[in-house]
Amino acid sequence: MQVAPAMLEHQPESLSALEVESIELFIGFFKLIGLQKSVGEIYGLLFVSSRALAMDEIMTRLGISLGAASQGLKVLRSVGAVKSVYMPGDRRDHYVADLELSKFATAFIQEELKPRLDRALERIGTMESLASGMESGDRATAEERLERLKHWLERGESMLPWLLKFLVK
Amino acid sequence: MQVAPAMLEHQPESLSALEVESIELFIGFFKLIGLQKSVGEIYGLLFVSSRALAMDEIMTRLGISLGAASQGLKVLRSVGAVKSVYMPGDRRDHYVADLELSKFATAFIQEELKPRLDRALERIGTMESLASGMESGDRATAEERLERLKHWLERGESMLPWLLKFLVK
DNA sequence: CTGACATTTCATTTTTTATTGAAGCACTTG
DNA sequence: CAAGTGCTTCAATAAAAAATGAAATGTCAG
Repeated sequence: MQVAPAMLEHQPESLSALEVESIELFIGFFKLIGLQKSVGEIYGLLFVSSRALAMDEIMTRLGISLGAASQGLKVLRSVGAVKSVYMPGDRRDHYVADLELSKFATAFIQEELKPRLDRALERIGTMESLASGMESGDRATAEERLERLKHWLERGESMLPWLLKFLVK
Repeated sequence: MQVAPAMLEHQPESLSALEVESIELFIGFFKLIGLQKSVGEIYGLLFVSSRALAMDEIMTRLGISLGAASQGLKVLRSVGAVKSVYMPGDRRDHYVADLELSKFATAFIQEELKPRLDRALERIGTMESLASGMESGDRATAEERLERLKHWLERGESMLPWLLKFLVK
């Protein structure tokens, strides 16, 4: 009895228990900072790999598509989570995980959190103008609340540099 | 020429510019901590409202469904972002925004971040066992990386109490 | 107890987001 | 320079998440 070829096509080697754990760990971790499943999968696989892997190996081991692998690696490169290493005699790029975990957190804070806080503070400016044209009862309520929100956001913003320093150190 | 009744059915009153800004602000903010759009909408509306609103008012003003309003308020109550106030002579519950903004951050840290870190540290334990049964080259690589990851996660975990204190104060 | 109203729940539908894979580009090599 | 290989892009598709609204449940007033 033969195994149907289709069953082997995309997963000729299955993943080890260690790899599965690593992948699941990073899927969860990355989802938290807004990165998709396939990105976590790729990093998880590379994290426990003792050698650099080419894109097509990543694709085949994980059973994901060419596009997902390419885009996932693009994202990982862009946040510095992965780097490519030169392999003599092989035209393919080979990737290794960058172990500086703090990079993800840093990228998240600088590219997600900070811009959002800035945008929110901008909006509060707009809202303060809008509130100033309201009738006195509603105006007082709005102004008090906006003031509060502003203080809190500014406090959050002031914490970011400290947080970054803590994470990077 | 008549305006089709269907067009008015769900938005008899439109939102003020202030309300729109507030709603957009909180949609963005809440999405960051994993809460859906309708939850942000409701909180945004309540945040700039000078009086308590009943669920059907929220529904109508925002043009969202009964189910979304009910579930959104449930989420907001569960994180303490909203509380209901008693309105004499009205059977409906009326809601006001809780202005203690730190509550959301606290809920997020304690209900999302902390459990995830704990789960990740558990997984590392599993992975360490798995690695110990590998051949020496791969084992050394895996063990070094796991150690690193563990340190980083423990460091993150150790920061949480400080972060909570900072946010709540 | 009954009817009316308020709210919750949840199967269905809609919307949003992620994935796929084929087309095309860029490089390399013979 | 032609054929092959590796990679990227993106329109189409699939999967996941959120919203809808009707039915079930709960609650109150008379």
